Amino acid sequence: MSEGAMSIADRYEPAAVEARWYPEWEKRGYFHTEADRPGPAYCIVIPPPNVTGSLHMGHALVNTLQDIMIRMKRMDGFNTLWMPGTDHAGIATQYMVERQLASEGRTKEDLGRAAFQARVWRWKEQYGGTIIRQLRRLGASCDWQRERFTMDEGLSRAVRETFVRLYDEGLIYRDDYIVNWCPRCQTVLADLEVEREERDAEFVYITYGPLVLGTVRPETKLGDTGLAVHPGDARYTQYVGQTLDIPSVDGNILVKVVADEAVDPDFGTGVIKVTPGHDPVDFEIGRRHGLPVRTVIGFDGKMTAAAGKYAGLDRFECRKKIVEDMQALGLIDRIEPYRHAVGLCYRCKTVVEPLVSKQWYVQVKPLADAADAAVHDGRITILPPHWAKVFHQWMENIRPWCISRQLWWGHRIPVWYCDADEKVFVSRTDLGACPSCGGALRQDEDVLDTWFSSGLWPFSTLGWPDDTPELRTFYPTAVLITGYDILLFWVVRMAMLGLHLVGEVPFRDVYLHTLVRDPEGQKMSKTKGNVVDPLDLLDKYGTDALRFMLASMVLPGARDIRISEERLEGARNFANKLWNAARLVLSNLEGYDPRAGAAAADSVTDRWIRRRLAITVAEVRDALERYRFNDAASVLYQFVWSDYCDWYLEIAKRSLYRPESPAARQATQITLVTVLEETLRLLHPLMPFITEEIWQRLPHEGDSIMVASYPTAVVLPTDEAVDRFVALAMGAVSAIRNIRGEMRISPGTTLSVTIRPTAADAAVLAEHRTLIEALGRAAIVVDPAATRPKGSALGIVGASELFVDLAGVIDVGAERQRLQKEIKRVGDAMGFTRTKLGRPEFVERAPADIVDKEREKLAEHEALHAKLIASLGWLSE
RNA sequence: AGGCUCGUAGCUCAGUGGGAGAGCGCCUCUCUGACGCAGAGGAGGUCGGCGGUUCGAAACCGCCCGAGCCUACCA
Repeated sequence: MSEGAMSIADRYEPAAVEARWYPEWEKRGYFHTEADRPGPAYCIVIPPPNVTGSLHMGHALVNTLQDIMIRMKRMDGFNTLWMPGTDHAGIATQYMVERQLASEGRTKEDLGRAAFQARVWRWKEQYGGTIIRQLRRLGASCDWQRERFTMDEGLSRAVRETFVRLYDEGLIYRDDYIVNWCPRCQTVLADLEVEREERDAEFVYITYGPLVLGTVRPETKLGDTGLAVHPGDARYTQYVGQTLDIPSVDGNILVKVVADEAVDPDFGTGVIKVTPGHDPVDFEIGRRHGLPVRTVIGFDGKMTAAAGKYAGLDRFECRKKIVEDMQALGLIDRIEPYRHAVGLCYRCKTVVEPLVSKQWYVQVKPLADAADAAVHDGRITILPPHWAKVFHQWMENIRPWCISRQLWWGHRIPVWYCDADEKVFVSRTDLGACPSCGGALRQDEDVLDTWFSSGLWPFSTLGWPDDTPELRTFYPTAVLITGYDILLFWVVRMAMLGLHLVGEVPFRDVYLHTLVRDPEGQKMSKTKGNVVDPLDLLDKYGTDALRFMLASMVLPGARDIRISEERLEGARNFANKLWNAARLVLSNLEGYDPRAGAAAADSVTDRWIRRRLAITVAEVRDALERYRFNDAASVLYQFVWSDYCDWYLEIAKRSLYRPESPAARQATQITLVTVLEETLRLLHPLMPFITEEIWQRLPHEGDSIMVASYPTAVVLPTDEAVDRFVALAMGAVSAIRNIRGEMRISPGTTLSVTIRPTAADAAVLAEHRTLIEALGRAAIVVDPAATRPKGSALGIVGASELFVDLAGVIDVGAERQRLQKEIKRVGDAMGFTRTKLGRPEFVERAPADIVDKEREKLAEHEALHAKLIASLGWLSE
């Protein structure tokens, strides 16, 4: 196996490795599972990306995290299912296809509903698979055989079932209510779909007969059906209940003055105009006081016939015009600059128009209460915990959910109207004729909010409403991993609907990751031009590097992560480091024999690296269980780079190149291979490709690292020999290197070193003399009776002293400086500890073990300090 | 308006009750038979400010300053 090893490239080349292994894994069926496979179930449903989407950094992150958990659990013997799929994304997709049509000079109306839908489906077949292909490049081990789409047959059935059930329970109803209307998208928007943005505006004070009031929307004056003041406002009590006949832009109008708590007497003049047709607050006031609704702005954003001479004008042009007209008529008292928040459509950023229209709603309050309770009592755990507060707040103040949308792409509302007998039918199946009169039926024109179907995702993808083996096995799912930005859109809906419809929470844990930003902390957006395409990064640095970088940056916290190519370079370098470590191992396997090696006793260095690995395994497992991806990554990084490469490989080279005996060489080979092999398994969930590639080249058991076992944490009994080795042998190497560095001596120079050990340290230092010589590049004499040679630098190892002979080379000034610095450092620490121990309250009240530790520390410092002072004196002679 | 989060080395960030850490950058030395995408050494911090709790605070509490996010019907 060594012949091949020599031909391995000295840099890790990800492209070929990734192209080879992913199809192989998929072909062998490693991603797929069945409900009846052995092992406890572990299921994650993917947050379904929009079919319109292509992979961005957010996807790269969320899917890397899911894949890490899935791969870890799969290796750990769980029956693991990662359910993939895409979302039809109503508005987004329709918008996309409409734009395509526009480029052909056509509108969706030209095509008609059926042809337009067919066109969208065609678009979906053509482009909808993009993101799914890209997820494969990420290494995502989804069960692609089970891929779903929110508008496929099964999920459509789940949607209808849900609608009918909720309707039958009286939780779905239709209402004339004021809604957020997007004049561009021609659809209603849920409150959550309206974005707020601060904008400068004019605050126009208008004279209403004897009263003056301020408004930012003078054009809605035409829809005024009343004026309102606060009930306790003494200035205006005389007008309450009166109907005023006042001059306006189009002759006189009649407005009733009402008293309502919603009015803030301290804002403006304390009087407001009530426009129930175009303002949510006014709508409520109007309902309370029986004021009529007058719609003066239409669904197209233009003034309606009810606006009289302004009919047909755009609402913003009308605003200008009406102010001019009022000014001419002397109806404007004054105009002040004003800054306030306007509502924008989350899709197209058009200013939303509040309008009264008939829409379908879900009364979600009872469902919200149940979901709220599930989080309170721990059936659902939200991480990081502070998001639970946001969740509760939302649930406590939840309002009816408007679910109808005036789109053509989506789940059409399963409601049919009979015009003959004015009956309404809600049905699981399509209805042809009126069940009561046999007359013609027409189906509701609207479709459902996209989130209505994605809210069913965790169970609809498992076969609900049927009682399938998948549903029984994999529901509730283990964890939902998603960004905090869709907590309220998506997570709350799944929690509510899952509990209500299936009777059990949809997921045990919700892990909300932070968002990905550019290196300056800016949100990535196409308009800013700061979008980083993960595919470019995958090409440039490799999938494993990107995954490792993302994992190392994400932790359950509040801070968004900033990706940068420098961080990515670090991850790529790490992959390369691992690659080269493997090259070293692979090229030194002549004579490798696991049985012969097993007979040989482990050396202390072998025991040391195994202990370090055992600790690393425990830490990585713990970190992943707690979704501390950054901890897992940094622990692995540290182990591979510092422990395995910097120390162990350097130590192992001695017995590889100049072995004391063939058995010692074989024992080292065994450790090299087995530790590396286990490390690869531990690292595999984070870096699937490189670990598989190396693992296949190493001596191993099994077909693939993907289906090998995940390393198990073991607690090893204490090993004093290892502890002494670390403190003395490794300590001596560090001390020599430290002096070399400080004295600026070339690494090529072999140093002459005398070690004067204490009685306790003598044997260990003598035992590891050659190792210290090799790693410290020194010729060493261990002599308990040694005297410090003239012109030498002093190093401290444990309680022993180490003299580096620098006669002729030494820079006495530099050495003296170094010593003085060291003395100061130790002295400061000593002083601090002494002061602490000198305070009676510390000794009396601190825990005994802490006090003991402080005493030991002080003793050590004092001894060291004395030694250093003596040494300085010697140097000055 | 309410709520949440953050302020630690030049930069990006870990650390949440017992003497400040990582990566990158910087400085010095090395071309050593896995790797220069490398090796060895080093410099650099009154942990935003002020109070409090504690034997002990970067960490816990309060206030202030600064940055950001979410939710909200102040026209």
